[in-house]
Amino acid sequence: MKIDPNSSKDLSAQIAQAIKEAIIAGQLPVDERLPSEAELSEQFDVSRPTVREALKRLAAQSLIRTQRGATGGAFVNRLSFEDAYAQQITTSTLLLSMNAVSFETACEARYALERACAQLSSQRREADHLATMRAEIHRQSQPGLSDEAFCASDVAFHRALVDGAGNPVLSYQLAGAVEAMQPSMNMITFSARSRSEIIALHTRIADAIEAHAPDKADAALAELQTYTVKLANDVIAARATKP
Amino acid sequence: MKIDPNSSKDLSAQIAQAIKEAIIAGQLPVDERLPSEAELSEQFDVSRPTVREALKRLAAQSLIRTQRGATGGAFVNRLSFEDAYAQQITTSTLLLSMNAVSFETACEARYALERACAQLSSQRREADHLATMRAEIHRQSQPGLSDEAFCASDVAFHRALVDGAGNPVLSYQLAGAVEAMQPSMNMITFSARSRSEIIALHTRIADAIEAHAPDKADAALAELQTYTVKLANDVIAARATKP
DNA sequence: GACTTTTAATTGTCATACAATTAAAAATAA
DNA sequence: TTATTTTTAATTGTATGACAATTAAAAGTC
Repeated sequence: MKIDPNSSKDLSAQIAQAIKEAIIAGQLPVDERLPSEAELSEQFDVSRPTVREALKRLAAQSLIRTQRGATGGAFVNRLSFEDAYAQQITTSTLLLSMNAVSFETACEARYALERACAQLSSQRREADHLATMRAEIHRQSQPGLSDEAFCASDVAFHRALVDGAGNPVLSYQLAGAVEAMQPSMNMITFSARSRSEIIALHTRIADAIEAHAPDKADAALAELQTYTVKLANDVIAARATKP
Repeated sequence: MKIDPNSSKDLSAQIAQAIKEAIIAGQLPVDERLPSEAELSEQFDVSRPTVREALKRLAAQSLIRTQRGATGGAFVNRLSFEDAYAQQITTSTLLLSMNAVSFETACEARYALERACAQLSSQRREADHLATMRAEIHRQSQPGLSDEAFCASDVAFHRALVDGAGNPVLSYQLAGAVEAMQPSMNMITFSARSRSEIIALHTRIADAIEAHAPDKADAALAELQTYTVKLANDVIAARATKP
């Protein structure tokens, strides 16, 4: 691992890049301890603060974890699905909010992915996924529920649907798409009328999944997508006329 | 924005978190300049190196960019789709390699997403996506092509298919799934026999997209998935018997 | 042998200094 | 005046050295 002191990039960025590549290439296996900060500064011929900046860059990406104390140090971190979810969610959230992605586009992506999952989910879903979906539907029909809680329950419902596919890679991919839309969804006020409509569709989806009927699940999801976009457009239209 | 000096977490992690939340909440708009490092260290009552470690954490996530000089500083970065791709790819790659995700699981996720895209792509595809797909098919049938180049062309083909859906959010999501599988795909040796089989399927896909026939595209993709998994299993079986 | 204390290694934080970069301001020349 | 050059000031990048906090192992003690 070498760095170029005359490069235009920061030394800490170069060092982080070098270590990152070593991790990706598998040269540094999971739980391997990196040399101490003092040793790294000697190896790369830079100061300790520079090394530390590099390590913090890696820590920010969950590539390493650090521990203090005698046997401490920086260790290659096993990237967990949980860590990956979190990163995926912030990245997707910022992507949507900073790039003027329309609600419709985000919604289309989300439901395209979700319909792909529903196929698998109707084959494989297990009792607990179905139970979660039913429980969330029940929660959604409680009268006093706030809009935020309704949205959160909505996310949980769709999460169970996706997890039912039994493919962690799909779950991870979709977590971003679903949760990144939360801010937009929270802007929608869900009237009693719209809630009952959504609950009806959720019930149809759960029924279809339970009956191992992918086509019915697909149709219900398509309707839900159309309905969600319509609700959002109504909100946008209402704001435009009376700001 | 406040931090807790008695928290178990590093000061730099807390500061990074606080700024990150402000960015996500939209309190710090794109291209806004953060206070200088000296000012931040006063505000948070920490030293400059600590502030710098926090800023490097944010830079590693493409949340800010820094500039030297008189009018320099740290600026809130507009997270581009390109930056997001890159993050998505490394995260997905590490997720697969570090968590013993089977080739089959990864492949299933990839094709589930890709088939979802193909639906949209067959409705919307424009001339240039189709042209790219045809060009890559042509490249793949060149005799002297190395396995790496064949794989790269394969990625380009699927990329065009996905981009044909005209939904940047989908393209971003899938970039990870497709490119993260590159390392696994590169382990497969593509015989002349398997290449021609793949090329035939690619041609069927391109034809279906051109003819606006989502069902045919879906069927061809399903076959391609089955065939890819079979190829991979053959490689694994061959390694097991003769290591 | 079990418990306590000491020690050494390591990361976390701080203070300070200087180098490198850059845009604006000031000075100079045409 | 205008164009060019020089100076200046602000800012990030890097280095050095020091000390605090943490932790496991080693040494000591009962």
